[in-house]
Amino acid sequence: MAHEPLQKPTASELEILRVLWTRGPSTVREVYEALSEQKSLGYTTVLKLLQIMTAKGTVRRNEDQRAHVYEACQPAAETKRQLVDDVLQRVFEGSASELMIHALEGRPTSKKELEELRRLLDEYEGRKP
Amino acid sequence: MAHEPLQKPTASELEILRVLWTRGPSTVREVYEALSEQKSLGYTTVLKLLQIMTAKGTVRRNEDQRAHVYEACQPAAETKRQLVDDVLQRVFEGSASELMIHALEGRPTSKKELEELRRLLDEYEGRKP
DNA sequence: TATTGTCAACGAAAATCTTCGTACTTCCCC
DNA sequence: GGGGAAGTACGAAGATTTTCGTTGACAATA
Repeated sequence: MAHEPLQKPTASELEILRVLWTRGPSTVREVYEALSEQKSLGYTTVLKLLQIMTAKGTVRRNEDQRAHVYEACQPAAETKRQLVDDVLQRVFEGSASELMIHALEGRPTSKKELEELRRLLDEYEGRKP
Repeated sequence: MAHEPLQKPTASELEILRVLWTRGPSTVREVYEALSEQKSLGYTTVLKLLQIMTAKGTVRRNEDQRAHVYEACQPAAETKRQLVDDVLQRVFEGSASELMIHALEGRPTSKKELEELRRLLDEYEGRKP
């Protein structure tokens, strides 16, 4: 019943994952309240989503308490990597620089951000010479 | 009836757009044959998709010939920018370097690719000092 | 112990996306 | 001018995703 080849989270699932990533293990109500600040949606909607995600193996839950506590199965970085890889393949044929071009064009990038990007390249290049 | 705030193309729509981007204006059959090389699907499936995309304003068609000729309304770069911006916001809270980190981690990046990335940064920085 | 509030489970409606069968039209050529 | 090949239009089935309403369990408390 375990799912090794995890599938890409849907848009709604991602919203929930982001809450779990920032809050850490959370109850339905906690996730619900975090999401409520951004958009209007029902409590049972969040509950159902978390139940579905549990079935898919995206999250796991601790049922010790009456209010179950959910947490992501994969570390955030892993899921993010998976998501970016998906667009990389589907939109840019695997070319990181193509992706980069369009990411930078998208909206004004601060000098600080550019420096950070440069630092990243240095770091990455240093790691795999 | 015109749609200014164009919506994000779906997965299937993107596959079709990619064919139109590389081939230029094409008939249903041409798109169908290009896609057939990657996956199995029916001719009318492609036709229907293109009809839907026409209704959405994603593509336009020339009906002069019996076999209508379709082409993307937006330039490829614009749609790509839109797609990458979408993940940038939904996954990385707008941080280009966060996106970059995970793009590089995804799969081995060649030295050539890294150089290209660095060149991009130089170019971009030079353009907006 | 009756009342009120919180919770999980379930099912199902609604919306969206994907896929194709069927029907009708047009064109070609034998 | 009849038959087949190639086209579009239409509708609809299936799959997936999103959203809740309702129900019944449990718990705190008045």
